[in-house]
Amino acid sequence: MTKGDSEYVQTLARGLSVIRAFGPNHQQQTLTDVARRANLTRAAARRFLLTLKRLGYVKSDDGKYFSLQPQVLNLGYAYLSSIPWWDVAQRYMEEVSAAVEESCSAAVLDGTDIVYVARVATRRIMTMTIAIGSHMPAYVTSMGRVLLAHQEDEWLDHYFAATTFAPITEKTVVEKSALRKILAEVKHQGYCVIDQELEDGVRSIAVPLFDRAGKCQAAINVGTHVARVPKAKLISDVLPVLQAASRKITAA
Amino acid sequence: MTKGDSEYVQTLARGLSVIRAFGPNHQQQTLTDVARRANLTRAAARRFLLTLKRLGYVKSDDGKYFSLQPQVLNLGYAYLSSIPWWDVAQRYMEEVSAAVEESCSAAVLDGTDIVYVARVATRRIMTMTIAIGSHMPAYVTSMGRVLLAHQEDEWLDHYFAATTFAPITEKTVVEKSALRKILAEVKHQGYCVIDQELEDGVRSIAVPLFDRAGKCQAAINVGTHVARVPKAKLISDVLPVLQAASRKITAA
DNA sequence: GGACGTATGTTCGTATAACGAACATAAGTT
DNA sequence: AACTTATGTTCGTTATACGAACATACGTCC
Repeated sequence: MTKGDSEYVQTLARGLSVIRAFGPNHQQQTLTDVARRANLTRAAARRFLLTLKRLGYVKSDDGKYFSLQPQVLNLGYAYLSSIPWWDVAQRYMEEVSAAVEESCSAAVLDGTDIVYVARVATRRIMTMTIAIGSHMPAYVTSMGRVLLAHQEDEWLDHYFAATTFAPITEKTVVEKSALRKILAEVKHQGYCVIDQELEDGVRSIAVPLFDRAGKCQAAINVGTHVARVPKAKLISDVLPVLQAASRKITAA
Repeated sequence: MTKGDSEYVQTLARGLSVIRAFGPNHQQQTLTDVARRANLTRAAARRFLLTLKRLGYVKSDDGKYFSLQPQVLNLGYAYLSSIPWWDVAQRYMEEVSAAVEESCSAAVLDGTDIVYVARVATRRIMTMTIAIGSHMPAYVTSMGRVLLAHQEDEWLDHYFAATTFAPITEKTVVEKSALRKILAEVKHQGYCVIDQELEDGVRSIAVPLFDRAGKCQAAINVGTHVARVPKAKLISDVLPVLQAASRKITAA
């Protein structure tokens, strides 16, 4: 066993793949389903499922179908509660939301996606349901573009080399050089407005959330519908509120 | 090795305890911290941390401090996205929130606690930050009491035998027979109003969310401040909206 | 600079934990 | 009844994971 491998516990990795085998179209599954999706033998999948059941992460009423239990949320919550700025960000985001009467969210990068880590929702803007834990591609969201804009050049080169940019609406910018130009602008102006590139009718503005060392650790945004708030008003009225909130969160 | 033990993968259990070792006061920890909190040897903790790092769940910039990564949220999100009624509940809860102009949440039982699985927050009511994944003791929340009220008698006997009911505010009901009486009333009337038992000034009303088989699978609530909504108005104006939403979610 | 305390990194012999093939059984469908 | 698809169980095997012990690093204190 090589040095690299002796530091890797494949039983843990396999066990976690069992949790990941569940999802929207796989709410409850048979043992054989899980084994297939997690690429395990049936016997191994069975042992993992029974272990997770003993630990309270999985249940099986009839012995045939398995489903995840709410205790799995505690694993994710361990991450949320370990974000140092999470509680204070929530408070200032509530102020933002109240001031501008729109939804306010915070997200961090997770690979090539953003993942929502905080949210104050006034009303639904998008058709998809957004909650803490939801993922969206970074290149097509205002928070994602802010986060991308503040990545190291080397990381960005790798990102652009490895990512396929598919159009989602008629307005989605997918050309790499155009995207790079946008990111440079975002970096320079300190905010990003995105207009109906992820979904028709949806417009949002985001700013970076820096830590005390000046590193961009998250982004916060306000999302609205194009019928409600013109782009110019987003910049003139919403941006100052968002920037003020970001500074307060950093300072807290 | 006995039969029971051969179905239990202790390496997975131990690996998960590493994730659980992180939290609000343990945002970043040394290897030795994690080993201590997870009750592992340093060598084992190190292998698990390096494995979780390889999988993207943990990071360590300086090789000394470890912290959780947003990818951990995906584990919790696997549970949320596997709740069959989650998306449709979110939509109707948004309607409730818009109609009554207060926050609306959904929760399920997780041991003796409730855990929030959906939330539409209009404004802050409580001092503590509530998000998906947040826990609260069931006995002292409206949703918790609804969920307790619909548990099997045997389970309830066990619950009352095993739980200590500490007062949190001056109004917290902690006497077991009084609590049992309240639960019986909640079951009978089909809703629960709770008044400042978890926190001064906080009042909420909750109803059960049944599945199609008539089993109580969650509870939804509206929370408000005592200064804003009298109890009688909660019952006369908010309850019908909440009950209608619950029926629609069940029927969807 | 040395002593001390607290941390991480590494090795490797060991044991047992986990493995999976193979078989038995169960349930549903045709 | 035959077939398909599923779970339950066993147990010989092995390689995975273990942890004690040692080396090294870093920070603090004197």
